[in-house]
Amino acid sequence: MAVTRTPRSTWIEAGLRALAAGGPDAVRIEPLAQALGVSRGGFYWQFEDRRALLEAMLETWERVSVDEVIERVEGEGVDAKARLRRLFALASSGDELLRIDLAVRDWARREQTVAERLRRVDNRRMEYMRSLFRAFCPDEDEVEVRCMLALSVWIGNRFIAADHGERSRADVLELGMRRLLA
Amino acid sequence: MAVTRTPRSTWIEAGLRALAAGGPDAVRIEPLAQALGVSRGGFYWQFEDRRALLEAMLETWERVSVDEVIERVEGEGVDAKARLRRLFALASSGDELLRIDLAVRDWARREQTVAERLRRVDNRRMEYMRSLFRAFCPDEDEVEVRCMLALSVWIGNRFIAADHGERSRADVLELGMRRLLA
DNA sequence: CTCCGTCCATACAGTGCTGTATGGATGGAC
DNA sequence: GTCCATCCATACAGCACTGTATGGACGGAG
Repeated sequence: MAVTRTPRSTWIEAGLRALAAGGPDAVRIEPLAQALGVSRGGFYWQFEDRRALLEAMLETWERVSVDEVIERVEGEGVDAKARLRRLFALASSGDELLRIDLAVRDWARREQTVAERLRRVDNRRMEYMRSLFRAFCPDEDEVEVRCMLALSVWIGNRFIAADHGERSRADVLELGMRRLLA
Repeated sequence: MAVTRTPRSTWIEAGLRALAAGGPDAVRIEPLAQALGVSRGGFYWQFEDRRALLEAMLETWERVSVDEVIERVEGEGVDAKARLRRLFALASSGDELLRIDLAVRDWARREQTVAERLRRVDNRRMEYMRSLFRAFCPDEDEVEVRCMLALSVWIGNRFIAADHGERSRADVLELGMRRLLA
């Protein structure tokens, strides 16, 4: 057995970086290989074709994008509101993960298989948020609306380019969060 | 003067359709020409190159995406809340415009010039919404938060793939709207 | 040391697009 | 009818990438 200098994981990570930077169309084997300092010869040994890499990227994203976040949030404190604050803070901090997330969302608009995977991810996130909101929010309609608003603002924060006058974006988000946790 | 069989506007419209369907990378002259039943010869007469088309597309989008919507909303009723309802309804109905909007937002994440144009558009929309919310919402912080929430939900509605149990997405949006108009 | 499976480099044909160059068709001005 | 600007078709070279084929390098098994 020879040494694997460029295993699957390396290609997947490079692919996710390219996805975050330029969308699925920017995930091209030749530039990836050049960025990794190798040729495409090794790639086609590990992957069937370009589609296989995209599939593996989504697989990896689904795994780390939900489970690891929930694990980190569950570790902190016990109060539901504290966990929600921690969740929002974590969501705002992880820049690379968020950029991948946005790219996948846009991707899902034109690829059925991607849309189905995104649905699974969003449903798991929503279910977790519901469990947190239910701790202090008795009305189930209120829970659902707050979850939807929270997820929308998380996404909208990066997709919206508007200014807010004297206020900063962080100020507005803080006001919104207090409103959601009231 | 010969007759212009395929004027700039035709190329721009076809380009916007391609943008809505597959993002900026999907806006390619050769397929556009094929879809229009002509060759690329006429295109390079009317446009300098591919960049010029993309620029013209953004120009058109900016013009029709704000002014025409505001005009249509201003035509209906006089009450601020009624106008907001009309605005939300209009935003949910126009499918093609929304798809272009989402594509532009994703595009803006990786192109500086697109980001600046999007900022102008979002600021004009926000300013209009502020004027409507101020009519029944005295606190300026509340106005700002509601504007941000409204815009976020408008975008999130299409980017979020989650289900809502027994409720439909429309139910949740209705609940959210009532919350914003309270 | 030898052999062999693993991993990668190189070369190749094929594809789909870009932008340019050139010629032809069309219809109004005169 | 003639001329000419406008608009489009065709042909061309060039580029970047894909997927495959082939050979070589490397390291563990025997």
